[in-house]
Amino acid sequence: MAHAKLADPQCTISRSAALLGERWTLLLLRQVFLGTRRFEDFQTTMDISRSVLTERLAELVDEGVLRRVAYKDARTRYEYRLTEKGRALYPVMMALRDWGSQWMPPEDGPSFDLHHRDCGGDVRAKVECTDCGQELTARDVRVTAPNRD
Amino acid sequence: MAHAKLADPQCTISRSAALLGERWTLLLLRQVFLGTRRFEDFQTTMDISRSVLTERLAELVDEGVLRRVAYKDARTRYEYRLTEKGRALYPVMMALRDWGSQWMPPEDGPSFDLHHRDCGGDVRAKVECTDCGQELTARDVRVTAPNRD
DNA sequence: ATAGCTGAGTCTGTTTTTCGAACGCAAGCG
DNA sequence: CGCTTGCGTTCGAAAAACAGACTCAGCTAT
Repeated sequence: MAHAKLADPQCTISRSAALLGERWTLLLLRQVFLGTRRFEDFQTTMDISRSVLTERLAELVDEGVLRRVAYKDARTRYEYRLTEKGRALYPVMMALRDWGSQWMPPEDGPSFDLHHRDCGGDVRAKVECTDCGQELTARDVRVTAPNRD
Repeated sequence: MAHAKLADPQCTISRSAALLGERWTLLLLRQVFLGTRRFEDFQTTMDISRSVLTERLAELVDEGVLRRVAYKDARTRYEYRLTEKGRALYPVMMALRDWGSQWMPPEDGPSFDLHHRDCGGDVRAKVECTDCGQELTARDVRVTAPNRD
């Protein structure tokens, strides 16, 4: 990676943020979660330069977030799909979406809706306590030195 | 903003991702959530160049994520604090942390722990259905054209 | 009173990234 | 055989990030 110093190698948020906080990466992931898989489609829908797209896709494959899978359309080509690690980013994307729709809503309403397949309900990201189940804000949480057992 | 094309102005994820996906912005926010508030402290703990730090802070103030508050230490200076909009990013940060600690764990363990102040339990970000309360993954969710009522 | 310190920036010249647009290439198609 | 398609690579130009010196105003120790 170019800017080695970007991430405090000890901090989890920092390391993730350094990967996802590169220009285009979050946008790229949004597209993947919406179903885009092919180079050409990323390039045209996001209007990203081809060289940077190549680079970002390679980084994400490298990090194990995407994998390059062969498909056949006339001849064999490759497309990009989420790995399990990639799919695990779903809460991040949903949290981002919730925040955006509440705090920076687009003038003409959202460009798509999300619903629970089974019951049709709305989808929401939240932070909760695994013990008592209460929903938490930053103020309910204490930061401590790590407990090294 | 320099690269106007970065964000599809209709898509909520896209708009949020364009703001948070700028280099340093996520890292900066991590610091803020950990309690950093002053220019000098951001600069030394993150090792970011002063000019870019100035720019990013201004952007975040501009977007209403941070606010610039006077404080007195010998003479009047300013520090940066989260607004309500900024605090609302907590689920994003927690989702990021959860993902990072599961999928890109630092070799020597996390650099801090988080616990629910009241009961001491662990903190976790999740996606759920507001109707039935079920925890959801990408596969449980359907993307549809927006319902314009 | 004066020289030095501090915190929050600004300025400048250099290095990295990103950009747009053209080019490469290998199959399949008409 | 030349055209199209999909996935890249290459290249010079433009934008962003970089390190580090400089500014500025008021406080503080001499």
